[in-house]
Amino acid sequence: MSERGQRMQAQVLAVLRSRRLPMSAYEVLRCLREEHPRLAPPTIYRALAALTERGKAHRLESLNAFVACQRDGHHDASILSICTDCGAVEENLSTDLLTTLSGITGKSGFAPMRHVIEVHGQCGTCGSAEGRA
Amino acid sequence: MSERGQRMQAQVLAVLRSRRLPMSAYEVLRCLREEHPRLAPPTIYRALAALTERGKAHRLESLNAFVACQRDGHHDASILSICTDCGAVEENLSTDLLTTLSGITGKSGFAPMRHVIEVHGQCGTCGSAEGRA
DNA sequence: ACAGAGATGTTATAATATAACATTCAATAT
DNA sequence: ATATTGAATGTTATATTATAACATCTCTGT
Repeated sequence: MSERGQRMQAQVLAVLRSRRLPMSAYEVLRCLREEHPRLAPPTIYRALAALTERGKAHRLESLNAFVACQRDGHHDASILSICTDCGAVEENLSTDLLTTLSGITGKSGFAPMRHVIEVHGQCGTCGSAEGRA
Repeated sequence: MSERGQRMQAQVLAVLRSRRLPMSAYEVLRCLREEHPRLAPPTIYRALAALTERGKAHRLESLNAFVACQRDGHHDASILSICTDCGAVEENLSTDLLTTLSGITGKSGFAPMRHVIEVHGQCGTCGSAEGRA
């Protein structure tokens, strides 16, 4: 992996971290085009793939979007809670849940390799705000 | 909901059931175009949305594809196991897992409304086949 | 310096999804 | 009967997401 590629990944990650909300690949692209006017989608998708692979960012499959990892260093699957009101994403980890899930899917001999766990709902902040309204 | 719309949904569901594998909206569209040459994407997407809403089909968020429901009548979230070798999807239900998941995400006051649980791996059949190879 | 391998840039296009508006249909009030 | 109206559907066009294919660059070892 060359210096330039790492720089691209770092820049994409910086953009993701600068926002609390999930961003589509094209939103990241629009941000970085201010600095690199000729940037093209494959560059962004490659950086995002590398970051996702390294656990520095996560892909939200149900939104076709990406967020920076909030629990740097873990290598398990995350549980991603997505607020349908404000869009904020919270990340949780649970080895127990993954074990339970593997037990359920494994009954038929299925061997899990990758878990996608996303929960849509209302975050605590939006819930409280609504309660007061 | 008019008669014609129900007929469209029934035809889409029949196509999904006629295959054991997930299909993209456009694959469904290609199948139905043999019979309805002027069929357009919004019609398919609307039928798929209605079927998904009614629990007759499920959307695989991590594949942008759809399958017919294998456990007709349930209203809980499904656990969908997707074989990375043969593409087959297995559907499991677990109220316990959903309760655990709600407990984890709810610690911060998050109120879950919709769960997306998809597991990629190797199904029992493909695992056995590989073992014999 | 040069060759080879792998990463990156670039062009083009494929695949997925929906906005916006026109049309049809069925129910019902007159 | 027929005009009205509201919802579902059909239709056109386009937006959004993603990747194939190939050119170029950069690093490494000799």
